[in-house]
Amino acid sequence: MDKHQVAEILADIGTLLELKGENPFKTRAYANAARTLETLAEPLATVVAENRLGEIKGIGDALQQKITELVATGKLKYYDELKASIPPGLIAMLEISGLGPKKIQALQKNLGVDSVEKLEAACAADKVATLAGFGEKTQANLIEGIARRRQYATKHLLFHALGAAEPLLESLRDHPEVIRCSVAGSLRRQKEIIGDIDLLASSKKPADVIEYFVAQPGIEKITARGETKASVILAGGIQCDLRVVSDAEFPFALAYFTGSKEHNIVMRQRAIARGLRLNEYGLFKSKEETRDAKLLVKCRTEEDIFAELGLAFVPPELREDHGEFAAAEKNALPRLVEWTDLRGALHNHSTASDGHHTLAEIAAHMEELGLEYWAITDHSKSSFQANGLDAKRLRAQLAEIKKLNEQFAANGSEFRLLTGSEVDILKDRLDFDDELLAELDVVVASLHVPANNEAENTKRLIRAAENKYVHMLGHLTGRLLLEREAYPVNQEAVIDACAETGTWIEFNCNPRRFDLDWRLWPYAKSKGVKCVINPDAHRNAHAGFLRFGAGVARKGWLTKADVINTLPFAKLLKELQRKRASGG
DNA sequence: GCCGTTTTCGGCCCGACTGTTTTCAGTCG
Repeated sequence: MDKHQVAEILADIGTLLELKGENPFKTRAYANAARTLETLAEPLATVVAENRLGEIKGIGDALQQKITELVATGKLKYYDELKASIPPGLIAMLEISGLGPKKIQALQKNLGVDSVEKLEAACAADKVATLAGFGEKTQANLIEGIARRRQYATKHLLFHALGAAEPLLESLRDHPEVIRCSVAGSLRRQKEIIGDIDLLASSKKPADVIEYFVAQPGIEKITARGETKASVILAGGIQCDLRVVSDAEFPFALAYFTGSKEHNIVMRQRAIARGLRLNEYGLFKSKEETRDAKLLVKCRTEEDIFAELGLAFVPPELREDHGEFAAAEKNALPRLVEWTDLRGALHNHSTASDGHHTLAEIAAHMEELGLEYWAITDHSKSSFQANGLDAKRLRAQLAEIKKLNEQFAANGSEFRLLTGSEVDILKDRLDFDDELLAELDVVVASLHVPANNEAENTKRLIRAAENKYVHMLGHLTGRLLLEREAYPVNQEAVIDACAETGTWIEFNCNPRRFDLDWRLWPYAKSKGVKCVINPDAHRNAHAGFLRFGAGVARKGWLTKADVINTLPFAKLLKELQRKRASGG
């Protein structure tokens, strides 16, 4: 069993214990251990074999035993028994807003409700409202929560959430009583999947701002509304929370609501270690929890707060408790890549395969955006569903690109299209022979028809990396966020092969992909593998994905130097030659 | 279940809001 499978089981145990009403710190211990394993930089089997599990923070005797049992046997008696003791329907009930472990337990014990369906029936029969601790209002909310869970996903893609948040933020900026405002939460941290939108504003008249906010267009329902906080559901089902604080409190609230939860816990602990107290209202010279302004350590910005706690400013994208504290203590945080560092892209499509714009339209648009280069990498012939090109059509495209580039040169423009292919990785070979690949500026190799077998997929990808004409591997796992799971593949092994062969790995920044996952980039980087941030554009508007791509790439600790398409054109051409010249 | 410059036991981040209560438990972030 690998670390991802073990982590999934530990996280599952955490949820099951929560449903049992176990000590919340115990459930958290399991959740933390799961998260720690996910980000382990080496194979779990090695750590277990060398008896080094105990060296990992947050893994004590009990977890060591359980992890060892899982790695060795692929099973865990404790887990099986725990699972058998809890009706599976309870886990789904936890997803209903307003229902937590305590209420679920009460429902099960008193009404025998152990599934969403039974809960719905109990509500319809008016039984829930009669329970102690429940009432008419709770019952109505549960009915609505069940309906909403059915109608809407509770998770949203980054670009959908950002699209919904930006108009609201603009409106808040316009309000005369708003002093500062910002997005916070997972959106500010550029998570690829967003649960809800968190907005924060500072004002001398919070109630006015709340009133203004809940009257904004596009709000379908107000679910909570107080003096300083409101929650609404936006069209499309995204929940959006606004908090309003005083301007003195703003930097503290911004840090607090940006999270992550794990990052915040460490921040508070650092404050406590210094005899201070940190909460969303301030950093206080106090051993006790307080809001006493006389004890406040004044901070104008988040930078000030980090400085007070002995840390360099941690960019929001890194606030996941994935090593940012150790680096910030030593002032060794990397300067992260910015989307304006990107000078072009190396994986894109045209009408020749399944894109929506012609070469001329694409070139004109990308030049207009101020980009320096744009590779056309249409599908190869085996991707017939995407109208993949055969050798003859591809060679005709090369001639057309050459002509367009001559026109740019004649007009004094430095913009260039690059020729290329997103060549299919077939069962036993690539879709084009080396002779044709050698004629292309850029070769992206992608697995579009994976096997249902990890070893087989891993082998195919490694073989593609070993081809000296393949510059990079495209969308490494094939996942579609919220739609389709990754195909089975040993990503670390593929990364190792790319490191050995000098093959780059794409960070596909189509917002449904964000593949290779940001959690794996620090590993790839440690091996010296370079990243290419590619929009995989099928329309000109998809050039905008580069912005999301850089945002999520920052979560992977990537710097400008780690990303190939930050290079100016002349240097890029040199890099494109490097692997071929070295013989692969 | 984990952990230790106050600690091998007793903490573990904590405030806002809702709904049910009539002073607070549960949920959420």
